[in-house]
Amino acid sequence: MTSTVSDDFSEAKALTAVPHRVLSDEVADRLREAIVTGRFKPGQHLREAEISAALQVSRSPVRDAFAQLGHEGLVAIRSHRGAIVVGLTAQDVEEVYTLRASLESLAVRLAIARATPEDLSRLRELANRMPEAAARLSPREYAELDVAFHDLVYQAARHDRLYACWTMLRSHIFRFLLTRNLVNPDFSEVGHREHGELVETMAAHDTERALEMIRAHLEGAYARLIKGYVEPLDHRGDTTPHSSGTDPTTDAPGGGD
Amino acid sequence: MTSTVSDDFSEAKALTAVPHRVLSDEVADRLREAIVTGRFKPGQHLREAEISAALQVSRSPVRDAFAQLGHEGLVAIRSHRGAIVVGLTAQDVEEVYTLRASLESLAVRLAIARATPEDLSRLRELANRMPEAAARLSPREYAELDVAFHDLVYQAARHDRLYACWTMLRSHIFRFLLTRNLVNPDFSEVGHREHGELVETMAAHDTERALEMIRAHLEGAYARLIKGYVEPLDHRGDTTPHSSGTDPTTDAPGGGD
DNA sequence: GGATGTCATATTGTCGACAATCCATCGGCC
DNA sequence: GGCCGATGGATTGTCGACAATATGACATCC
Repeated sequence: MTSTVSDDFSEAKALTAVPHRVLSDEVADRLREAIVTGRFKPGQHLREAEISAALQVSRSPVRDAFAQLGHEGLVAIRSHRGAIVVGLTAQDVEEVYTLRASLESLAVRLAIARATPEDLSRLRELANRMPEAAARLSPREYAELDVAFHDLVYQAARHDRLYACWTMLRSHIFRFLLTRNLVNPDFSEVGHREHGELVETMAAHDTERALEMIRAHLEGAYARLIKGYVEPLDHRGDTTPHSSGTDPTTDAPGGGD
Repeated sequence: MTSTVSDDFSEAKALTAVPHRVLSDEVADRLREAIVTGRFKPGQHLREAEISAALQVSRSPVRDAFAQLGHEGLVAIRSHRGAIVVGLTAQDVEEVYTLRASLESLAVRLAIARATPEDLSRLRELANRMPEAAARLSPREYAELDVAFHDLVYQAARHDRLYACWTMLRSHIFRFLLTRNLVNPDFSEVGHREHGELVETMAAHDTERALEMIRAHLEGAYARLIKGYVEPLDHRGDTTPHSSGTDPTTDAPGGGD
């Protein structure tokens, strides 16, 4: 049954499964990197043939990669019209952060109940490495540590569907952080201090306080993000076609009913 | 926002975009139908060649359909090992409902602020049609109306990413409702009454009360679901590989939240 | 001059074949 | 007899070619 594996490998529990990477995953990584770093600009049309020629692979993995990115919300896929890099409008930022506030509250609540000592020590380690990254003035590393910390909180919640929702937000958060840190690299902020405090509050099983902390943390991050935020690209207002029009099936994943 | 388009087509706003359906959408519909109605059992391995032969299409649209269903959480896709119909374990039900409670609270809050009169009237219509379906003793129609009502609440929230999260839950909810209604068709419940009351509370902009109502509504639905719930298939519990990793000593989520 | 119908082009959707990978079975070895 | 490595069959991942569709330009008509 299910317990047969865990019985025999109880001491190997710390091991994490090696991800089976296929070509489409690799392609998705390259594309994601190009989008979050801004090499692919919002509104840009990604052509399957172009990408497949540049990466020297067939169109199939490129197509699958587009589906993954569409799923993460980095590109909008419309039937017979391909993938378009989505924008960074103020509404997008607001959507991401309002949703994130809801999701991460649940994540913190669950993580307090379910996090293992290993989870907590890894969270502490990530929180401790942020000041180093700040000292090195590395916006990239700083953003990666920030996202990795929150990712671990979601993982500690042991809730696969919640984690899947977070996956749809994570790339956006990373893009926001990277964009902001590159434009205005203010590393002297309180972000990483709040991380450390949050871990200890979670470790102390103080749910009420932890929820208030994560709420304040995200609100602060949101405020820092929109402060002095200029639309990176507003000369074409149709970059977010789903904003005004009643078009609930932008990427048409559900389709149903 | 982007009101440029709506200026010229103000009278055409009532029109809804025609969905561009391709083969993979059709295939996904057939497969989804087979899964939610139980014709495809949990744990069953869906082979691309088999499906493509049965539906007389190529493997490509079947493959895309698998990706869609995997995205919705109806099947688990593992690299080089194909798609497996996911289970209906008690933990799955708990995951869906804890996440749903978070998402739908946000949806109701936003919908109160953003719902148009047309949204509200459509919600009223759906709520009113549920007693008719109950009178007809149609479990299928009853479940469809239930899901359609909540779907409209999410649409009224005007939050694309929130709606995308709901998409990952919707098929599960429908499957739960259908399974339960077919096994125990208790139509004399309070579900549809609560729908009507929720609409009016939302129309009155009473956010606090509406949030409490949706919380109670979902909690009641969850309780009705797990009451007398028998695991339809628990001889292979490895359908959720992430779950059994830790001890289930503290599987109660936030306690009495 | 503006709107409408037609057509060419570019791009995506679908197909069948080949290659890579996984799983089960079998055989050899200690 | 049980454990380990090799082999075969089945299944998915990738590829290149063809078909279907949306888009934009052009010509035509009012």
